[in-house]
Amino acid sequence: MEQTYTIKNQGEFKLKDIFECGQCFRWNKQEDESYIGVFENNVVQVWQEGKTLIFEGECEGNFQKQIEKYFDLKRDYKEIQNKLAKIDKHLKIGIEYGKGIRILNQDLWETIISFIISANNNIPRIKGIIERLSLNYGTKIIYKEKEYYAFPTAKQLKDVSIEEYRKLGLGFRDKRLYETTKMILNKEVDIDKMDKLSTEEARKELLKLSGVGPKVADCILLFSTLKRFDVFPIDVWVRRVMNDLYIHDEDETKVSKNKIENLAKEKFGDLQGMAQQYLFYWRREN
DNA sequence: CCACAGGACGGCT
DNA sequence: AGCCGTCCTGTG
Repeated sequence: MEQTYTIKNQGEFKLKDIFECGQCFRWNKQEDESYIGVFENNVVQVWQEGKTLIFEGECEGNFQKQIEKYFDLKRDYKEIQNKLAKIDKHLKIGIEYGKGIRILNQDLWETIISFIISANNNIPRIKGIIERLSLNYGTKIIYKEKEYYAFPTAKQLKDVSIEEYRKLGLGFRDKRLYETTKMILNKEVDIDKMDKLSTEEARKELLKLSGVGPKVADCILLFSTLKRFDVFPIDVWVRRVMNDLYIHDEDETKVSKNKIENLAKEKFGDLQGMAQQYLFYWRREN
């Protein structure tokens, strides 16, 4: 069912910041500057006209509720930004640059698989792989006469072989995807109960999955519906920006993960995940 | 053709 | 515990 939802006076919301800060892989910019993406079983097109935000999409159920949840609209980002901006000038600059960011509430299963694919990989290729996985195994959705595909469920991937993944361009991640799907289906790791766990416990569970290391686990905790801000995913860009701003080692690759983790915890506390996003996004784009 | 970019993992100290 | 080679593909 095609539905629309409009929000007026959303001055801080910026589509580019949301969709291009590295948290999601299924949103594509259109020629008219709108973005079209797929989440859950919805296809959504979103654009801005001044301070008005317009969401339009193919959606079963309550469209407004789903948009509010996915785009994290109920959270007071201004308050978070004010707290972080007080910490130092670097954060202040990062926040000024990426003030339109919202951290999406993405489906946990989809986030797990997406970030396993992200390992040792770049964004265009990750997007291509996820697109092909959805096209081959996901459920078709029609929006404005065009075909889109939902991210495949664990059940839909149940009988897919390692060889088939390899053909879709997964590379050495083929086996990891195969094994993790099995572990989730047989509840060796129960992702339905994960939101009840503490951040440390949930992280420990995620690390049991094949292809999930510390960085991928933290991305899942931050970018999925688990929505934990007390994590600090460290990739090469975060290492770079933390060294440039705070550590000043001549060789950033030699700075230990532990040192960065401790520094993040000490400086940013329970909001370290948000701080990571602003610093990461600012450093990547500048 | 080669160099490089991007995390997990397993084998080695 | 930390270090390092390997895994695969796209880009310059």
